Amino acid sequence: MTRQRAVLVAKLAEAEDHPDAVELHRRAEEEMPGISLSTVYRTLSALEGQGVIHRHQFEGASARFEHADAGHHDHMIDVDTGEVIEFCSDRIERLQAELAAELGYDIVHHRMELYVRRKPTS
Amino acid sequence: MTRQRAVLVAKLAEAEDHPDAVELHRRAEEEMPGISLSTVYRTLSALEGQGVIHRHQFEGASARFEHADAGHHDHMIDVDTGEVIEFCSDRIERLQAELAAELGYDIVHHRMELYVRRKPTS
DNA sequence: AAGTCAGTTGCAATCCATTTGCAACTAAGC
DNA sequence: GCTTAGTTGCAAATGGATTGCAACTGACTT
Repeated sequence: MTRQRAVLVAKLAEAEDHPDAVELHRRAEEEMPGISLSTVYRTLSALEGQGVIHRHQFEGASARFEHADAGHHDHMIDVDTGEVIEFCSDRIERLQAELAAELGYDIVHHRMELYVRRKPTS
Repeated sequence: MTRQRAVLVAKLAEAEDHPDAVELHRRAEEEMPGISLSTVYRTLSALEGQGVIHRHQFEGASARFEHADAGHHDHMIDVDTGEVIEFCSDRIERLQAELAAELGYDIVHHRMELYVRRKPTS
C-alpha cells in the first residue's frame, strides 16, 4: 500500500539470501532514505501474518526473513559462514508425519535445521 | 560445588518436563529461598557449557532446559498445551546425514521440532 | 480538485529474556 | 583458622523486538 511497504516486499523478493531486519533496513534505505527500523519490523510482522514471507529464528541469531513464493523447504546453516542452504526431503516429511500419527498427533508445522560444516576437501 | 548449583542440578534431574529458567527458579526456591534468578541463568549456562544439560529454544517461548542424561532425541510440542514429547528416529537422522553429504557438508548438530495437535478422537 | 478517514509512519519509550559489573560471600584446600 | 579462586545477589545494562502517540498519506468520495 505505502511506498515503504512496496520497497520492503521488493527487497525481499529480489533477495537471494535470508536477511535479518537490520540488513533489510539497510537495503531499504538505499531506495528510501529515512525509513525507520520500526516500520521494517512492523511491516515484516504484517507480511508474515498474511503469509507473504516466512520468519526463521536460527540458533543464536536474530530473526531472518525470506519471501514465501518458493515452496516449502528446510534449511541447512553453515556454522562457519552463516550461509543458509535450502533443501527439501519428502521422505523425511513422510516419516515425521508417521511418527506424529503413531503418537496420536497431527503436525501443524515443523522446523528442521541442520547446522553443518563444509566437508574437508580431499 | 555450591548449594545453589546442587539444588539446580537436582531439580533438573528430577524434572519430568522441560522447565524454563523462571520455573526452575521457582522450584529451586522451595529448597533454597532467596536464590537469585541471575544465579539460575548463570548456572544453567555453565551446566550447558559442560554438557550436563541441554537448552531448547522453542518457537515463541523462553528457553527451556533438560538434563542431558537421556540419549539424543528430538521434540514434538503440543501447540495447544505446550507439552513437550520426546522422540527419536534413526531413519530420519540417516536421511539428514545423507542429504548433507550430498551437498558436501557434515552435520555438526541439528534441530528438529514438530509442532503438533492431538488427533481428534473418533 | 478538495475533503475524509482508516491505516501507516517515525520517533522515543518500553518490553522482556537474558547477561553482566561489582562488592560481598563461601567452599575447599592449606 | 586463613587464603583465595570461584560464586552469589543485587541492580544496572543489553539487545532484539514491540508499542503509544501524534503527524502523515494514500485511496476513495463527492
